[in-house]
Amino acid sequence: MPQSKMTENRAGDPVADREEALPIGEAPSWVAALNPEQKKAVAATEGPVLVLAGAGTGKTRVLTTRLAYLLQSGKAWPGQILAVTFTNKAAREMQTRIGALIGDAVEGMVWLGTFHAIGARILRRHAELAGLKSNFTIIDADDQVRLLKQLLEASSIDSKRWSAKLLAGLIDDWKNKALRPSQLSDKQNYSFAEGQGADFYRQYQERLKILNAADFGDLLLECISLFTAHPDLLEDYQRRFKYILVDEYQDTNVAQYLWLRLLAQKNKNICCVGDDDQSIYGWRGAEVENILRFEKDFPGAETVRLERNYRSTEHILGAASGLIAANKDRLGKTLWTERQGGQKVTVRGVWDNREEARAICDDVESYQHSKRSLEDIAILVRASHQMRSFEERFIELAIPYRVIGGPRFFERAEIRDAIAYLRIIHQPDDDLAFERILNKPKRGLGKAALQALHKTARGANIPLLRAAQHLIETDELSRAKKSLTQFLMNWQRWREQAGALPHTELAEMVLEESGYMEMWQNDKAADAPGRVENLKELIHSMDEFENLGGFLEHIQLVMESANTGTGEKLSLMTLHGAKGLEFPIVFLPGWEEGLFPSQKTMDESGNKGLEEERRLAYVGLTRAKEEAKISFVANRFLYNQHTSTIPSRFIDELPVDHIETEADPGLYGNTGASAMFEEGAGSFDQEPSFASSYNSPGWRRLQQSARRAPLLGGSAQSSKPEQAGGDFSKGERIFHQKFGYGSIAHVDGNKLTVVFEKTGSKKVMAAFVERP
DNA sequence: ACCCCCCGAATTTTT
DNA sequence: TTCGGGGGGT
Repeated sequence: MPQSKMTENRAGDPVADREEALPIGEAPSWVAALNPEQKKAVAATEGPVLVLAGAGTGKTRVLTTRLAYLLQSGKAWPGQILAVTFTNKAAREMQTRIGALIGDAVEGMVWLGTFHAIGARILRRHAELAGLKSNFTIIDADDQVRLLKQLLEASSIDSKRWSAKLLAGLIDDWKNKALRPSQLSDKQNYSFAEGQGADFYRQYQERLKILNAADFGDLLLECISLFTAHPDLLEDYQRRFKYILVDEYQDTNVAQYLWLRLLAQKNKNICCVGDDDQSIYGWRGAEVENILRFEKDFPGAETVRLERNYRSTEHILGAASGLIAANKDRLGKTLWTERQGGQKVTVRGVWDNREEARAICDDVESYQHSKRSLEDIAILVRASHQMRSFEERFIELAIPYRVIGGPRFFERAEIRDAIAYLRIIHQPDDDLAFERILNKPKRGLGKAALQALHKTARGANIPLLRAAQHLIETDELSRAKKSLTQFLMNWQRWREQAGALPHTELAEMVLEESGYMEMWQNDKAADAPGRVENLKELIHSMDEFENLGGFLEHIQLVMESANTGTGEKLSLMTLHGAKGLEFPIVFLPGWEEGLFPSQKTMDESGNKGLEEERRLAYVGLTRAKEEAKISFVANRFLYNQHTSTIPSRFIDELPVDHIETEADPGLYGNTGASAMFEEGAGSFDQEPSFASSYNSPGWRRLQQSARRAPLLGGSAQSSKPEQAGGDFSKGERIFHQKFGYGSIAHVDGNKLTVVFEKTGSKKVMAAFVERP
């Protein structure tokens, strides 16, 4: 953090103010309150603008102010602004905050929403041009996989080798890249079942049309097709959207990029806000390149950098900036803050994950004693399995906590079933919904009946429900006939009532009359009462919507969990889940090679993956306002397996000046720690040059703290790593706390390959073995 | 139609 | 270890 820059900026404020004066006569106070760069981002309304908004630089504020300014200055009507976000949460927040600035006029901002919500809206308006009806169903990943499974079953594909899930992932990828079946490369086509990728993709799309359904990718892709096939229609939207605003631009995928580019082509008033350093969704199709390329894509674009951070202390920012500097592919920003001093970022090594949870909870308790609210504290993990040891400890100590981003309400089986009932009423072609509930509760309509239905449906090329109507006229079904007739009569009645009855009452009626509610009420399983509650909650939640269609659109697009209860709680979540949030105190456990950065990511995406992991670390650190506490363990128990680990290379990348460790800071050096697992022979053979890593500062810290751990927590973990490494030789007999006696087969720096007497060959750190 | 056993996998997640 | 899916048996 260059000091000079801070002083310069502070001293320069008045000047900057004059220079950046808005071309508005009577700038409202909410514009005047912005800093110079923020003002620039608000005032540059014409032409393409890229706002590079670092973490904690007041991004949302700029976004909302810009929108309010466009409206307030009369440059656009609410209906002429397209404002897209990624999440519903972000859309909602923007809506509220603009409302606070401009009042009721925000109601007219009908084009504020997620990419998918807006895409769906456009697509419904012109559904027939895309071969759909306007009440088409939006299917989620679960339905998608079920549909693909059917397609695969109908073919002679080895479903073990080529799973529906795999195919669903590929199709998603392709759609994210805006590729149609005919546009797949050979390689892509061959990535599924020896060249049948495109074929299944095509079949899948055909099925969707028959089901009158679209998946999430289609919401954008079909729009793009629509726009390209009907230039008049595109022009209509281009004219309508005088100004376009995009949040989290670093998260856009190719399809979203193309969609935006089409819409922005005419007026070119597109403002994208984002931070390349916070791009953490590459694995689901986001292309950082979109933001890196902005100035090329939109010639004459103006770039505004927001670099003044209002969130974190100097040390937190310094640590984060130092870390992210190791990335090559970035536009580059230098965050600065006036908040000097504060605590350094701490780095702590402990023996294992239980010890880690214990140590962090000890800290949490002392914060509690010093009257800190639990609301101020968050623990951010890389992978959700890390949460377990924390939860166990929270429960032990009765620390109230909430898990953010846990299992979601609308993904529970009973909720999905209930929704399937409503879907089939709303949209009778929805075979997926029909199949889902046909035999729930059990009505003797099992495999055989379904097979007959499928046969008829396929023969006549009609949806299952219509097939059922035909089938009950014939004698093809024996036992099932009565039951199916009954079901269809119910359905008929519900459908008639759908027009007459309020949708909440309809839902209640359907769940009662179908016997679905009863099924759970009679269920003896421990979780059955909870499910009944959930169903009631579902009906209750429908109240907010105008009609069934509105409700279904909401739940299909806004799958979100009811937020958890009241009272002060500590937050536990993944790093991904923490994006956009901030907390005074942030714990960052699990900074170990293999876990963070994740081995899997690095294997799959190489250096690109590593950079994304590093950005994730950056996101984690920059969530903290006052204190950030990193930790790592020497032994992680996962899947009931013991794994020796070494500290994350990210720890070595933190600038010494901003961190505090148990080790002598003078030991700080150069080494990159590398992945090190004791299982299987594979892992290090592929990784050369380990020899230096036992000199790694992180490693020395680890040794120190591992030795100290029993003193700290009082949990004598019965281990005393003694040797620093290096001095073992091949053939020597050694003892390891966990694995017992063995002989050394290979020495690689401080890593030993040991053939244990009981467990066979493993790789272990030299520090954890002793001479007997 | 249901149940049980075996096998394999096991990040991140929005819409 | 725990979960889920698939296959096979009753």
